[in-house]
Amino acid sequence: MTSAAVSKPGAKRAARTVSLHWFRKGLRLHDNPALLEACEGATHVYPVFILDPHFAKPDVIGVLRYRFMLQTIKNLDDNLREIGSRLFVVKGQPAEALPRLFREWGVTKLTFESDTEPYAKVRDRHVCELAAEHQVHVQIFPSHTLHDPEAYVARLQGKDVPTVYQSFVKLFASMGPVAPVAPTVDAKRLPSPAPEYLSGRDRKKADQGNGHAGGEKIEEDRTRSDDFSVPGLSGIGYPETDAPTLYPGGERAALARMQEHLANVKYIVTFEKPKTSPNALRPSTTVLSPYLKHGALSSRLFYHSLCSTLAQHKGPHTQPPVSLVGQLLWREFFYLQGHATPNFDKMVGNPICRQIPWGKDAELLGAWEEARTGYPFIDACMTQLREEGWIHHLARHALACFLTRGDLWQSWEEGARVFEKYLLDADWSVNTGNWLWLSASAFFHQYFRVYSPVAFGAKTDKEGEYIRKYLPVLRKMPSKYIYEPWKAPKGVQETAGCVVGRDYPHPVVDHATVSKQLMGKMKAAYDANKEGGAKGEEKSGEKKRPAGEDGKGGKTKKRA
DNA sequence: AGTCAAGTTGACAAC
DNA sequence: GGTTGTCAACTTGAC
Repeated sequence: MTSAAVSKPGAKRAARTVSLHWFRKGLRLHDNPALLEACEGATHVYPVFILDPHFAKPDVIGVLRYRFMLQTIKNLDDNLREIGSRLFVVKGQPAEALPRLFREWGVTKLTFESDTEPYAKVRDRHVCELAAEHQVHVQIFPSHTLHDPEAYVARLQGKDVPTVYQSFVKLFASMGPVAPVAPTVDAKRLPSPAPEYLSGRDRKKADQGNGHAGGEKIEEDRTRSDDFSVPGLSGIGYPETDAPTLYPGGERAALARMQEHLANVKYIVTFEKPKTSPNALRPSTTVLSPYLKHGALSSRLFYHSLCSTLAQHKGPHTQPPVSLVGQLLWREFFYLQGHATPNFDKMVGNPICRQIPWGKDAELLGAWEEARTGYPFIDACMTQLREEGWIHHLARHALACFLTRGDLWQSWEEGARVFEKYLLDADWSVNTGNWLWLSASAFFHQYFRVYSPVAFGAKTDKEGEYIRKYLPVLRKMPSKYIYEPWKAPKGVQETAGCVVGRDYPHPVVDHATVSKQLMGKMKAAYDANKEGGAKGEEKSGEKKRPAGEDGKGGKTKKRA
């Protein structure tokens, strides 16, 4: 690998391997089998991240979420530079950017981690075709989940993908051991890119790290290290923000956060999700989800680490679904569903989703999204979500139930879109699955169990400290009225400096009244779905299950 | 086929 | 304060 060879791409292609590793999720150096494969026998490896304009839209992906992602790839770049390489950040459509890079670098091998989301499936299929046209060999590894979703499907041998968690746990147990954690990519393993892409400092590291790119003399003026740098928010059309970074993005922060929790053995062995608090002032759960979503933390590393902590502990420990391993299995469960279910993120055409005639009221939806429903607990949860990018799982439950079947009768698709925008951990499969769940559209059916926007939060925060923190206007409201300020006598409201209707909204709906009404609507919708499901053909003799019995692109699927 | 227990985490009243 | 049963009401999976 001389610089001459680099300047004449393809000249001796057969004799050498130039790898392009495409980072999307899997933003890490540990447990990254696709990146290891890129290293295998390569003269150069080009680590690439593509900023796809499909995602870079502030009204689709909020600024905090995008900032977290940029921090994550910045840390990835830092970590790569530590070992004599770097990240190449490219703006554009992958289908345009990649062929250009193939030609420019004489790429012979493309590696990446498989992705089960719909947009990614289409994108990757197209990229594979383009790679073939460029004689680029493609290698894809499933390392985002504990097992490859396809492996579960194969294991099921045509049976439906389980829609019940406990059934999934059995399937998981039948899969055999989770693959071990792959060795972390280091300077010895990772061939550097062509030296002209490294700054003098990084080039020196590359020379020390391995022999692949060493010994070359490149003049400073040919250094191109600024061409592919990690941009700031403004560099991709986002506004800057001065919101504090509560959860810094990146593999380094991910591993530190995991280790911090693992060190607390008591916390690990006694963890019970339902007993954690949605309105604690400090998160009562691990907040590893943003890191797992981007793959800055490997789910397999977390899983194996948990298992070894539990094994070393001689006493009893909690179990799925409530334990920490149980949380990873929920993720796994929804990833499988998202992979196997057509139109998973839609009601229409989704075979596991009950068809429910949700209303369409921009006023109500806006009140919910903008934290002005008049229910302090709901508005506080939404405010924390918007300001910090993370809220507790049960806070998500309360918000989701309120928007859909509990109070506002708005579509879960709208709610899912809002969560996708604000959550640092916005994870398409998991988020969609939870909205299906909470709206009693799939997985969960006891629609008469409704979260009270007043009582639920009060169970774990009698004084309403959480509300006072996120809704300062209610800071001086007596605890007796903090969850229901409209019930406070006028004089109390005046004294507290928060007059309902002036300083804080009236409730948009009356929960007691409306939740009862909506239960009736849910019952009617359920009955209508039982009627034979597909509108039009009503063969009363056929299955009693609603439109489309299974979530798999299986055999006897009722069209969607 | 029919029955029954279970289902990640509801609210509320009664004890 | 913790547990239990009730509330109109659900579906799934196992047997």
